[in-house]
Amino acid sequence: MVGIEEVARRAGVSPSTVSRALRGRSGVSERTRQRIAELADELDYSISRSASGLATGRTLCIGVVVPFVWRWFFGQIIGGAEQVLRAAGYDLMLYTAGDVESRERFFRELPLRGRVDAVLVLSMDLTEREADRLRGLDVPLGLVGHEAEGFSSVHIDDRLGTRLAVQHLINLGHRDIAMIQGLEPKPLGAVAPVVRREAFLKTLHDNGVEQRPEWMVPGEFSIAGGERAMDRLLAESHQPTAVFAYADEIAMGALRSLRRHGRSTPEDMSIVGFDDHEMSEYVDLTTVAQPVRAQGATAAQLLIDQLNSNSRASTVVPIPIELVVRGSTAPPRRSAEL
Amino acid sequence: MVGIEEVARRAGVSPSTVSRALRGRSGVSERTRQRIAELADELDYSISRSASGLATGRTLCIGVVVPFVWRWFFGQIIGGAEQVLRAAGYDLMLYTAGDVESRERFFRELPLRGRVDAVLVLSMDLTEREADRLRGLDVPLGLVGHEAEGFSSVHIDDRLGTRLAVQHLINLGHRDIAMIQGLEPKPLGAVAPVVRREAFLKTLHDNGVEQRPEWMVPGEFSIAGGERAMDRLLAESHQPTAVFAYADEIAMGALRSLRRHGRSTPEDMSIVGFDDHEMSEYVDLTTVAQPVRAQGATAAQLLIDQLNSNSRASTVVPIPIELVVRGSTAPPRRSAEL
DNA sequence: CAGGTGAACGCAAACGCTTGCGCATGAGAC
DNA sequence: GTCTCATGCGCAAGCGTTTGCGTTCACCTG
Repeated sequence: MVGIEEVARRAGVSPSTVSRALRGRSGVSERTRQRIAELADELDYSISRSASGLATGRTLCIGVVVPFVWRWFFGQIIGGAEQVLRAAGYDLMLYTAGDVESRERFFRELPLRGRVDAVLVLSMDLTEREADRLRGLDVPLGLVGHEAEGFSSVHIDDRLGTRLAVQHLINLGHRDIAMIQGLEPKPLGAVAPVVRREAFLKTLHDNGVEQRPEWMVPGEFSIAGGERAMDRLLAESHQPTAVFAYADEIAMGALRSLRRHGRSTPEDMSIVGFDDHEMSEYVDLTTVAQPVRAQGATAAQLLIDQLNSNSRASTVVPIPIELVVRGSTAPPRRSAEL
Repeated sequence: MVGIEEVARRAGVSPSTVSRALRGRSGVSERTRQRIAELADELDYSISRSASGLATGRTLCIGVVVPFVWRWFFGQIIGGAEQVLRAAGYDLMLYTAGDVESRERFFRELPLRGRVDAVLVLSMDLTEREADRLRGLDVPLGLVGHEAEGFSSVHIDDRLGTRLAVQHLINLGHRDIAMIQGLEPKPLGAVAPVVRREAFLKTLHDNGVEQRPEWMVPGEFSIAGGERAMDRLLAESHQPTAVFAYADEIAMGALRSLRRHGRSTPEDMSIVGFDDHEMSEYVDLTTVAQPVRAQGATAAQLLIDQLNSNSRASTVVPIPIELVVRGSTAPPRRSAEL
């Protein structure tokens, strides 16, 4: 493993000069810089990040914290962030804190302390204590999904998205509308579930549509969860004509339950999802589309900007969303019968 | 940011002792070790990874290289690896090298050089040059998907999996069988596509089933790719009664194309996929199931073992797979007519 | 009680890079 | 020809840990 000293010796200069040359600092003639660059390349020299990090106090590494890697949503968002970070010369350190235990451990031990120049938190609802732990790291912080003091944040307008979806159903003539929420598992709950729930109820209310408590089913964040939730709805004596699902994956589970029960979509029941999952077009699901990759990329960019400008300022960027109408929604049968 | 020196001063000992105490080395009395541990905790001390890394030559960090983060398959496999690595005290540095350019750059610059204690490559077919670059890092190497000299590897028997799928179709009575391959995009191609292709042809041959070149359609690795591929098949004058798709995502695209063309599955055409994607049960797809998360976890474990035992030995673990028969396959209509 | 032994700890030299400061050297100003 | 000044570079002091080796001291053995 060739070090900076070796390069310096071969180039007939001091290590200082090699360092300056390679980092593009001033104080080196263009000629020697060239020579050193070529030599370094030839010797396959690569700087020791540990040593450099120790000397400069910067690791060129950014910590990304996600609840799961294996959900479509997070894969997308990590992908978006990765691309931007890499382009800016940063490496990406991945931390998952999905279940209660790992999450607690993460915030207790903060394994990224002293390892990263900034932290990007993806779609996790941070408790005040958790946010504080991160602020204590004294590095730029980014957040996707909602806002928090001291974090550069990127998020969509969940209220608006929900309104778009529900209003769409109401406009189609639906009056009996249920919602499958995405509240569980509990302690990982993001803010969005609450916001969407409230926006759902408010939209119904604003339109003078009656709401029934038994039509607000919990539902975990998964296909299976959506399926179970719809099962429960179908077990009710009085059933809705439309369902707003917290997320596309939940909606797909619901669709599946419907099919299993011999109900057809959208004739027997309309379904709207949220996210515009890769598969949603495939299953012909009406949904609220949000640019997931772009959010990861934007959040990463905000962090990079913060690192470059050394600004502490925390910015918020609103992200555009839109309703994508597909085949899973239609007027309720009754209205056709009128 | 409190350093080791501060802790030492407060504890009334030397930095050496603090270091030894915290790393669990011998030569410290249990009493002082306790005291130091408590003090460190109290002061919220956390070791500088850069400094420690510089002094020990170990980073406690493992590089994970994937072509994409946003594919279900890779999310799963990363998740599996992450859990094991974290448990062993390692952090995970994520590198994506999906397109030609980023891949080339990755292997040229090797940004992980000197940053990681080991490298785990997930489902990428490495060229000999690329494998050599990695070997040059002189750290334990792991590989998921196939085998390579110098790598601890974990993979399924692609030949067997393919045979299971195709034999299933043949047993059902199919004689006109097409394959949608997963060959593109080209330069990222894993070995698996080639192996499965060959196994497909061999199984047909072994069963005395005729193969038609026009029924070997390329198909990129995506839903859209599968859809286009099936479109192409349906444009043929003579059409197959069954299709083996390289992956479930491709199969789903195919299913979609069929539906769009008004063909029903499995009556008009049987489909078998590969992977057992999260959604496959939902779309009722017959497929070859492989334990994806487990492969990531196992590969990670192999690396950890290698790091701990300092053994250079490279191990191979065969992973169990099985055919999961669902509703997308049935005897061909003709055989019902006989 | 001398000598030996081992446990517990401190000293100081790495680890490989960065950077403030100082020293030449040559160009230009007067 | 002296003085000034910018340019290009080397010196050496860090950065925060780790660890081999040496020291101290209490305790045990004969």
